[in-house]
Amino acid sequence: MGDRDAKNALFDQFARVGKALASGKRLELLDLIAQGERTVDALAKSAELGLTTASAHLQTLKQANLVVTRREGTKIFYRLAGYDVAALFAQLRTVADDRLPDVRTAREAYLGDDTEAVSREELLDRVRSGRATVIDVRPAEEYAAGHIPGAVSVPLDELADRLAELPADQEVVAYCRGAYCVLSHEAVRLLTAQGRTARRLADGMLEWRLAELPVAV
Amino acid sequence: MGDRDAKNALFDQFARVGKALASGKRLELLDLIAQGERTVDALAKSAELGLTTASAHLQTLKQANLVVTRREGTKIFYRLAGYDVAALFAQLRTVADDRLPDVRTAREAYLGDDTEAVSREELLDRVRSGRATVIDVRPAEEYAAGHIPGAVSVPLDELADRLAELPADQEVVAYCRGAYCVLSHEAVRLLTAQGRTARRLADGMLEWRLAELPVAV
DNA sequence: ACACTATTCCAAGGATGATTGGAGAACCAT
DNA sequence: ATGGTTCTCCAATCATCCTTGGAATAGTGT
Repeated sequence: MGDRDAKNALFDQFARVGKALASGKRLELLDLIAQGERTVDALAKSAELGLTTASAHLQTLKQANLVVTRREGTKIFYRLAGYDVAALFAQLRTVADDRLPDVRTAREAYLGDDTEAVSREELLDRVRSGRATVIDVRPAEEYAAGHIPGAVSVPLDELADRLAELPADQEVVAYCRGAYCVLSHEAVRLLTAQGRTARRLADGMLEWRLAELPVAV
Repeated sequence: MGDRDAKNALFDQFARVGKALASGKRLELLDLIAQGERTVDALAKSAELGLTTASAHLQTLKQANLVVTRREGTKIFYRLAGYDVAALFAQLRTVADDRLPDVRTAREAYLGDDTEAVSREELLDRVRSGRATVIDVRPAEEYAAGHIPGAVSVPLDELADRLAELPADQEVVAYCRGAYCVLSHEAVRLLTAQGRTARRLADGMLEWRLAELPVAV
């Protein structure tokens, strides 16, 4: 007890979680899984990975007990093991963003910096007073797995065709997965190009849940 | 913008932080660095690593901007880049402990489970009412870098020789680096073997700082 | 300038991880 | 049972990481 081998063993155990978080592909899978449970096939397609590659990464996450699986017929659904995992993931991204200048560069290259953001408080205030329409631009199944109360599902794919559903005289607030999800940025670009007043929630569903705000299903 | 390469680049940037946390040795170094700045040589000795190995791991942490360096003569001191890093580190350990049964096993093998813990609140209560003597059993330089107000420095090495300094009729509360530091456990064992009433703080200085409790220097 | 200390850089070995295709396992439908 | 679907396991290749000794660098003291 108290010896070097035991100490190494303990820290190597901690490192299992670190190793699980040590690949961009796995972090992307985790980001998707945090939105609700998904099958291997769906995850592989969303992350643009080969099926076996995705499966291998998911096994790594599973062996670190960051995700759990559920079988339904031939399909296997992966979901987060708990919200502590989402919190850890969010904190990792925050630390990376605060500490690594390259993250900011990569973020702006991916998301752009041409869209205006609103805070969670502003969104709540606007939706309460009926001054804004809140749209959830994630795929429909992610909306179904939980969304901001009062938000209407308009997946980004369908947004151009469904403009008529949105009141033209009201501001639109779009949101998606989280602070690093591109969907809300593209939605705002599309809407403003159509002459609408549109902004995006600064973060997204991940941070909403972590803030323990109400979630509708 | 919004394309696959940019997305991969962004998540690979996040993964840089994950990679830095993907080695037990590096986590042990981080644990030491979180106690206050240390030289490469001191860190290598504490973690029982070769000098070049320790230097290489420290470079990895530095390139992830989790630690920063300061030169003083020929010596180079490493310290945490910020408390967000300590928070991330603590959360990683918490998730590992909550999710991985092997962590609990490894923890008990390393620390034992034969010593009684007190919470931070109990410690504060006891030290305020003068019902307990609080001792910091970390090495003297870590005490010097910041400690719990009212605690007296009694490094574990010196504890056996300095028993006389501790009032025999009062409970002793020992603390050290954090929830996974063995020093306070060994201190409590030594004290109880000498017939003293001794307990340990459930976690340690790392969590104390994260809770933003007052720190004396 | 020279010796000395503390640390990093470099190169090379072995170990571990990522990716892929193909085989195998679990389950469903007929 | 048979065939179809979904996913995991296995094996092989390639890339990356860990570790170590020896050389190089930066600074100090004489």
